[in-house]
Amino acid sequence: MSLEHILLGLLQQPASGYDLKDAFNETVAHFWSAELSQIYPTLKRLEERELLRSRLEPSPKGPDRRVYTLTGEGRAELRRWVRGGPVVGAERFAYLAQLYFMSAADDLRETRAFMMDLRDHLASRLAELRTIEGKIFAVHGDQPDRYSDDGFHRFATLRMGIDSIGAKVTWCDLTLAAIDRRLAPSEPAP
Amino acid sequence: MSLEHILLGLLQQPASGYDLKDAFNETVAHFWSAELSQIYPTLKRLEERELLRSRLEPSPKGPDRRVYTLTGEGRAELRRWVRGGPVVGAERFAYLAQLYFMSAADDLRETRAFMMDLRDHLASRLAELRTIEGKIFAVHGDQPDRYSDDGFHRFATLRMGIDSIGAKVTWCDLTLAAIDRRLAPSEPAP
DNA sequence: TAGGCCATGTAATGTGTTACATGATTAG
DNA sequence: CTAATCATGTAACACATTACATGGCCTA
Repeated sequence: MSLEHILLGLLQQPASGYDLKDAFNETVAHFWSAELSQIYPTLKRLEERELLRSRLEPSPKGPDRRVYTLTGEGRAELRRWVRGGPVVGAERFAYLAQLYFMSAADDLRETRAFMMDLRDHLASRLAELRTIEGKIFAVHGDQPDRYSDDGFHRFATLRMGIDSIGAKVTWCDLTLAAIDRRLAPSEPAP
Repeated sequence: MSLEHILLGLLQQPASGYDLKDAFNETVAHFWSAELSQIYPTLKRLEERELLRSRLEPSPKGPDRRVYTLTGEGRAELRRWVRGGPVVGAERFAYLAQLYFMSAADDLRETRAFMMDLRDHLASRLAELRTIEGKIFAVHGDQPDRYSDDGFHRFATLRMGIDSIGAKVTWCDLTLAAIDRRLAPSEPAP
């Protein structure tokens, strides 16, 4: 399961479930997400399997925190996972399914509205990723060849997001242009 | 649920569960997939809700076929779905998660092997999509502006697949080049 | 006659979301 | 005082995969 391995990956430093939820949002949010209600039982299971260990710590605010630490076995399992070759699953894009059947709406202006909406979504996600990229450049410079191994890998995943969403935004624009040609009245003969 | 709506969309012509599995592979496979064991109960549920109706038909080979047909309500529900604005969920890419934590493998040659493997996967999916595109061009010509509305929408989804996977393949190549620069011995001073 | 395709389905399990439940501390 | 944030968890439900079960027909 990917979530289990992602939690192992994030636990290079000890952290609580609550911390990990934040770490999710700050680091892997653009290719994975998880709710607290899923994180807590998953951590418990990982501890039962002795890939993690936990201790209770008093918290300055709120109830005690259960802080998890990676065990040797946990580190080994993370290693196995990353070395196991790419896990390529069948990705699901609900919005493409909608577009595929959009002629059922029987009005191309519906498609136009749909594509504008989609473009907005994608463009704002792209902007977020570019902001993260800007921050990385500001801190580590704009030459990834000089990054640490850790930084290099993280930058590479970010880059894939930027490139592939960038391609999708361009596709939205081209598709919108094609829709407008279809909607325009045909050229009158001279 | 997307699967329900996709089944409604595919049922422009009456079909059995078995047929629909094939239709999946032939049409929407690059952005959605489903197993027969999921399709059968879903069709049953849609019939209970009167979005579909079914009748048993003798089959030339094998057991009787349960053939489903779209009802008026089913058609209306499909329409509602496509008109409801793009459903953009958080997409999950397990292989990006692996890459993100790949420095845990402690050997950049592992990353290299991983990226080669990934590139192969993506390139072969891209090739499949281009083959489909070639077939469409052969039948309907290479000017999508002249396609029927139906054909236009279908071509647009195909195009997104080609563009976004194309961008990913390019990203693989650039990342592999960067890895090779890192692996190469540093240039000796003159 | 063995294996593949046609054809339907159930059961068990895995994975993920939403809603619910509880309660302390702190900033406005 | 009210809302947000900190902090943990359970329960119900939704969605998807894998394995199991059955059996006829056709081709190599």
